[in-house]
Amino acid sequence: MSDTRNQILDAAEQQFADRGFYGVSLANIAETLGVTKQALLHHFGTKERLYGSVLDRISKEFLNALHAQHLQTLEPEEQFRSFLRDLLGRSSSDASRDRLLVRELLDNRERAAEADAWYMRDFLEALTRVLKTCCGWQQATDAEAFCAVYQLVGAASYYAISEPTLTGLGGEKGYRAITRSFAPQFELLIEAVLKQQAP
Amino acid sequence: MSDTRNQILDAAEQQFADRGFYGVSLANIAETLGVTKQALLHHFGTKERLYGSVLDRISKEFLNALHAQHLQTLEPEEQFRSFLRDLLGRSSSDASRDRLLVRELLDNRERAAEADAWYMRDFLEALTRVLKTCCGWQQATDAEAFCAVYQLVGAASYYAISEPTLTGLGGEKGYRAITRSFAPQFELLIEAVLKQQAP
DNA sequence: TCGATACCTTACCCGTTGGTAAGTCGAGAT
DNA sequence: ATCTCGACTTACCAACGGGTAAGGTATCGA
Repeated sequence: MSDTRNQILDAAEQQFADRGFYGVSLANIAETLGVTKQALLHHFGTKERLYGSVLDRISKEFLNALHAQHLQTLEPEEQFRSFLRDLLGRSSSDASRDRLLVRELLDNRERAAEADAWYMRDFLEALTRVLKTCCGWQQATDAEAFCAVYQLVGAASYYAISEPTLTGLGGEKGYRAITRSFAPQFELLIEAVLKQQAP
Repeated sequence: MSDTRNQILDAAEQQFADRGFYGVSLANIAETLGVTKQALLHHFGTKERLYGSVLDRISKEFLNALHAQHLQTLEPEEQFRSFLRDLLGRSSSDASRDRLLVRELLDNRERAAEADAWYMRDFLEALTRVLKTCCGWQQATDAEAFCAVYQLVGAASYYAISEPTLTGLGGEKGYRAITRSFAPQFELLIEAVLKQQAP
């Protein structure tokens, strides 16, 4: 992987997360990198493909995180727990990825015709497979397990993208209050799913 | 309220929900109405103000729904329950409002500097006040109650905007599976909040 | 040394963008 | 009958959008 290529993806990811696909121009991204927009077009061909590459990279990073060495040695339950804990941690410290993810969720229904499949599919299905090897979930249908996974990942994302609004509405004090209450609540949600109480 | 004015707001709301602020052009909205874009500019001055007017109208509709006659006669607990149930019902049947709401949540951090306050503030605070009159919540801080309200409303929104993706990923069967499981789960969430188990 | 290839630039194109200026047109009031 | 005002329209604009064409330059294998 080229160095500039990754730098372009970094800048693009940040800006797409902040302003959405239509809110960002190629010239805008290029400017922050000190290159011309044709450098981007050289690497990615079109704006759509650049956007797709950003999503691809994120998808792969999610999959890599799930297949990370330190998780593979664990029991499925603990693997599931540990991964989602990490996920929430990453979302809290840097919400830009979640903003992009949710934007894509919104835009997907327009772009769905063009794209063959949703870019998060592989990751979500992999996590679903982990859940289905957990005790108490072997009998569940794929759809049930998928729903549970989707809702957990969604809860973390929604929490992450709410930070600026909650800070703006409740002040820092209000935001800290929700932060304190959300992490343990998320743990409860995970446990509820693992104990098959939720679906 | 003029008739065309409301028609413009209708079309704008739909399109902003579908493609976001930057994804929609004034000419685009005008075309669907069979007028020129200058008609929109005549009524609203700028694109930003048109967008703001759309949000204002939604905010007022939320407040009206909360202050509806049939809710006022109920006990606070049942009022809270009943309103959120209705909210989920409206979100399920027409998700466009929720898409706009979530988009605004994402864009808000950029627009926050310009807008004096978030457009959903009044509504969320009104609902928070209802919760605070419920048994078991009188002692809670404003922030705690607000967080609980925010998470409930957020859960309904996130569910609503997920429909196309879930249908795309799991097929109609998968989507129906989550639909069946979500409504009762949402009820449990409401009850958990009312019983002060959650925060 | 030569050619090819990857990487990037300058120059240019044209449709679209939000917005302005200046009218048109009909209804109501005086 | 005229004046006014709100609700539009046509005509226009400068800036910006993504994208193309063509050229320069460094690297590298033959």
